[in-house]
Amino acid sequence: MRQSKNRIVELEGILREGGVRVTRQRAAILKILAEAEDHPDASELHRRAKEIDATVSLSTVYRTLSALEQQGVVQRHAFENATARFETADAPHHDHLIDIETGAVIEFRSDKIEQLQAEIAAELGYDLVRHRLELYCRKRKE
Amino acid sequence: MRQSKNRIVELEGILREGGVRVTRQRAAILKILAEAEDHPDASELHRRAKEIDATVSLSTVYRTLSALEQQGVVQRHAFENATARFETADAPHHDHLIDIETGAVIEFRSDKIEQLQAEIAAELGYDLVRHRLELYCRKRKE
DNA sequence: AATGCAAATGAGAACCATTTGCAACTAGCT
DNA sequence: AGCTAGTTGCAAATGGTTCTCATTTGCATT
Ligand SMILES: [Mn+2]
Ligand SMILES: [Mn+2]
Ligand SMILES: [Zn+2]
Ligand SMILES: [Zn+2]
Repeated sequence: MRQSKNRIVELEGILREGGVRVTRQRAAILKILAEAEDHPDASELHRRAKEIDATVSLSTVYRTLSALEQQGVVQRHAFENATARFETADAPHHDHLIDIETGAVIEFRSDKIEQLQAEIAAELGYDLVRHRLELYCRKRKE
Repeated sequence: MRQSKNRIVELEGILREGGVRVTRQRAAILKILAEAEDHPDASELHRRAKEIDATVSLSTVYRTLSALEQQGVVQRHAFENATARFETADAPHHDHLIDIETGAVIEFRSDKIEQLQAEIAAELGYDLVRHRLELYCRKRKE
């Protein structure tokens, strides 16, 4: 996928601009993140990154994820009693539906809900900075 | 407050029916929970419960909270990077706005949002079982 | 190409909220 | 009062994540 390759180069640029060095390990982690279509946790990212560069340690995965999160390149999710999961922050904002039977994570977006949230915050005298919306569901029967 | 007293007796009844013994320690924790107007965490509940019964241990606070949660009497919240917070589940459903500067927790309810969530789940082929909606906000300036 | 140095790394220890094992206790029933 | 399964306090374990530190490495500069 040359799309993904460009994206990786772009991400590396963002890091360099932020004064963050692009090491072998970070390159591996970035590639894995850019290619991921799911919401892997740290140890799954570690497992995948090791296939590219066997020296990547779990510590570095965590450290890199934190760095990327601060750069705004990666987003961290803490779903109900589960380890933290990550995804690149390039897609437009969306929220998540979690299948409580399979653990599958489905993305969705509702402009109406987004707007309502801002309105509610405003009514209470607040500015909405960020929010967390997760739907825990069961697949409809029949 | 005799209201609160009745509520406590009621809660104890629910427990007994569920085959859960109402011990000295649990009575203390229940009373604290029933009186709480905020969203305390386990160690804060422990601190308060000890004023009623100094023998209450933190383990028992945790064990009791888990039991109460399973009985549906207590609700657990895991707000952004913070310890778990608890509240009795007697009030009608509501969601929370968290002041990211002070940590204050404000309750709100929007029937529109509640309905939209169910609709979104349905569109995706799911039944909404429960959800989590948290607004992280900053007090409006001026 | 060699140098210098701050940033980054791997390994393992530390952290810390929460859970658990166990021996001593006790609520609730006869 | 006595029985017994549920409950307790304590201490130790757990497990995801962060931190420490000696060593390595990226990269700007000669
Ligand atoms: Mn997503
Ligand atoms: Mn509440
Ligand atoms: Zn959203
Ligand atoms: Zn709600």
